[in-house]
Amino acid sequence: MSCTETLREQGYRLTPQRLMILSAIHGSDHHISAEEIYEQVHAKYPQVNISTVYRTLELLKELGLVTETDLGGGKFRYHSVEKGHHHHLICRKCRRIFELDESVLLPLKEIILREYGFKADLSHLAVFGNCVECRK
Amino acid sequence: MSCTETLREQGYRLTPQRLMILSAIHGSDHHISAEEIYEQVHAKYPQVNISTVYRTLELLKELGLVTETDLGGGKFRYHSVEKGHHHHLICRKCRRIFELDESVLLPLKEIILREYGFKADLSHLAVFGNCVECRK
DNA sequence: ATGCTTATTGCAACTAGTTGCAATAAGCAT
DNA sequence: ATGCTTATTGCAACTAGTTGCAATAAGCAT
Repeated sequence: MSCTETLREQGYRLTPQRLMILSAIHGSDHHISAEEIYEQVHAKYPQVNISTVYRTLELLKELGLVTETDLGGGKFRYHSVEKGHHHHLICRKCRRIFELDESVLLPLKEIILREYGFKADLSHLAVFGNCVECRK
Repeated sequence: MSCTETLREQGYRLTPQRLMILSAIHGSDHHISAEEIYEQVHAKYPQVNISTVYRTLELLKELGLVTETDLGGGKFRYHSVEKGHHHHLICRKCRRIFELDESVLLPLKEIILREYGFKADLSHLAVFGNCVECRK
């Protein structure tokens, strides 16, 4: 099911703002920031406000269509869930980012569910620490 | 080794501001916010600026003396590392917070170290999701 | 105890993100 | 196609946190 279908199905309105924000996120091949989304949308439709971008991102997060990740650098980055789950290891020293395989987290998710009855949402985890190089 | 000893050993100066911020963190039995620390310090020493609080917190984080956690609610909360490691499961619906045992995360840490050579800093993890009650 | 170096501070101006509210427009019923 | 309801938007004012820079003071050498 596409994002627009999910929105409509849940009773949310398909405004041009929302459609443009969605297409900015889907069109981006990297993790896009709210500011970058705003610039793209604003270029086509100048009166759109940044608060609409933030509100839409919050809605998309709630519906599980988009993930928000703190990759460092002072702003959150957003990513379409459709494009697949992945996680990040972020080195505090050199700031480099490594991808972490999904499979590594599945056992943890299961333990938390079994022992706490808690359905953990680890859809886009960012783990800070020190990488091989910087530990030498 | 105490926090003040660590600071001095690393060549940082022991200013009254830093000592008061440390004592506010140590004196707190819960996870204290920057604003709460500021209020306590400001009460005794009114010209202290909030930016000094943030800068000191950043330093203490870097030295591994204090952990910063996003427990929801729009502000970070701070906690002395000395008081022991623990983690949180935060329900997105009811906002309740459950403590997660350290042991659950150790296998994950080991896998990340073995497979990626990455020393993950999972000293104070916050995992969002849905709790038993809210999943019914 | 005094002077000197330089880390640290307070200040002011900034950035990312949030919120209340009146105006607008999506999308349903007719 | 038109009107109506109410979710959504834009705006302005806000909050949490950050940054550059000149003034200050910690703590070392004398």
